[in-house]
Amino acid sequence: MKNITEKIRQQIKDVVLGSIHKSIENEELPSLDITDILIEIPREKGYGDFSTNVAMQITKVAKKAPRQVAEIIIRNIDVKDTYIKKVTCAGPGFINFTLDTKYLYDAIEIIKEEKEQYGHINIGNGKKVMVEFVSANPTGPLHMGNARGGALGDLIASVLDAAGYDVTREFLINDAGNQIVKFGTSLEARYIQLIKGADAVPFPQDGYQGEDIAEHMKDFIEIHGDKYLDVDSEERRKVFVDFALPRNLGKIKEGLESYGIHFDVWFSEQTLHKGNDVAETIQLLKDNDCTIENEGALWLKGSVIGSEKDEVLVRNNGIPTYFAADIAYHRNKFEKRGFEWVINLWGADHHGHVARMKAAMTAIGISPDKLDVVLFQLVRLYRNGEIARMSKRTGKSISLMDLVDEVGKDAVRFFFNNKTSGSHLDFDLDLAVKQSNENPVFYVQYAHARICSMLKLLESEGVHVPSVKDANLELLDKEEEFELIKKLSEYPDEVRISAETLEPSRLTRYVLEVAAAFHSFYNACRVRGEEEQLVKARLILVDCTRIVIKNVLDLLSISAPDRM
RNA sequence: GUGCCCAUAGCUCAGCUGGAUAGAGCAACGCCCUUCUAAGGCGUAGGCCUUGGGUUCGAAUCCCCAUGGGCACACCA
Repeated sequence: MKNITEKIRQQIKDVVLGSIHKSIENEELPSLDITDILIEIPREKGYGDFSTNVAMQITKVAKKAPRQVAEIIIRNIDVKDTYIKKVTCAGPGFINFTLDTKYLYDAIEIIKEEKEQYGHINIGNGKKVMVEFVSANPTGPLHMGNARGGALGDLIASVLDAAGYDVTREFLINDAGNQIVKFGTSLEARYIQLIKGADAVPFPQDGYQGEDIAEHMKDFIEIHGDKYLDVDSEERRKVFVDFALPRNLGKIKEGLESYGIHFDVWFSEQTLHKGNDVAETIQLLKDNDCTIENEGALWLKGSVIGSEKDEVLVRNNGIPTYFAADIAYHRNKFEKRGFEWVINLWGADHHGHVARMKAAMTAIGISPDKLDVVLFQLVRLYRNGEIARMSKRTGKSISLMDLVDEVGKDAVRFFFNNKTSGSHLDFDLDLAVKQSNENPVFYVQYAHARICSMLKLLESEGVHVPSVKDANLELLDKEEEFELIKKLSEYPDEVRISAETLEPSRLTRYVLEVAAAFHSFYNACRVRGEEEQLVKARLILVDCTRIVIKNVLDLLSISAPDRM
């Protein structure tokens, strides 16, 4: 649970704040109030290892030019007992810090010590958080939206877990409401058509056209025959749904498992209706004077949700809307199950629902700050430079399973997490299957395989990765070695930022950088055949690289092959 | 019509709560395998950060306007 970058940041903060206070005492700076400062890693190596812009930020209250402020801070700074070796003033007033390379050797020790735990931090303090994602419509197969939401949601959950939260992954089964009714009428129509011919009954206009509907009924007929032809419509639709829905769910579960996603909870929407959740929530809204009756329906007042329009909660046929159920669902998450933080992943087409949902939460007395909705843009697939809609294999619209079959789980998970959730994602099917340097997944996996085969070869010659205390890490002093260690040392910080921003796509980019730093190192520095002490030190570095790449890929649920 | 998101190299994208000369990868071009995996490395070239205003010591980043894309506005979920 050690984070060297965090430690250094703290050191810099302490010495800078100390210096500012001292400068105030000296009356070199006027009295001013400052508690936190920004520490960043400069892009340019020439600017040192870390830098702060604090001098420019307090320039106004200090009533001095930024460079002048910076010089005062530097003059009064005390870097005793820190990693800081050199402090300089540069540019418009940046204060740059150059560190003793000892911090890099300490970083290596931490990696070797924590191994597969390296990168786990504790900013969550065991806080109970639910990540609800995919929650696909169970009336059909998983589509591209589910695929992206799945990859993203699972990674967010993994990151939060690594950041010290108590994470629950949840899938909401939408097994209530209109889409189930439509599912039933669609199944019913196909059932009759299959037995009595395509013209026997018209297919419902808004029904599900997919062939899977007919396939369910073909299988059903094989087992039960035509005995449901004479059964009451409502009753047999229920039978059909009860037959087909579990089959779909089974396929969804299977598909998600092969995609590397495992849910802790499969939550049935029906239980909200069957239990008291929906009724209680509606009553609560009524009690809070948030509702109004009109045209035989019950509405949530627009004023409550900051809208000009009221929203229907209970239809004039007495059936609650999805919105009502969703409010109840969120009340259930927080109040009945005690989650302190909930993250929902929704396709961008649901963005209009976010403000409504948060406002509704306020209306039932739950702070909307406890809910985060991560919206992700939808996906377009490309093949041969054109938008691809159909699966090569099945000829039907491309499902998650088709995608995984065509390009493999690793590529899919990598590609979907390589871009920020807010950006539209064009998925290049040709690129994803290419086993070449054009394909970033293979670049990373290759680095890992290269390391493993290297370690294996040396091992076969009796050279093993030593423990840190048996090696002299200070022999690692080449530029490429420093760059690699620096990259490795940043990993806990990457996890922290990913967790704080709920934007973990930076991790795929990070692991690419690690791989690149390793490949550079590999070309510049040999291990095998070097002098014994140097071999030891470099072996440790190589092993640390292996650990970090493996840890990131594990988080991403992408395999880290030993050889390729 | 109202609202939300997006616009950065030829292509796909980064750019953290405003900061130093705007960064990667791919594609292009030129080098590097008698030595641990060349699925690799090193280098070159490539930019009016969509237009126009504003705030600031300082803007790709914040605000407004325009343009061009995507999406949402149901007694659907």
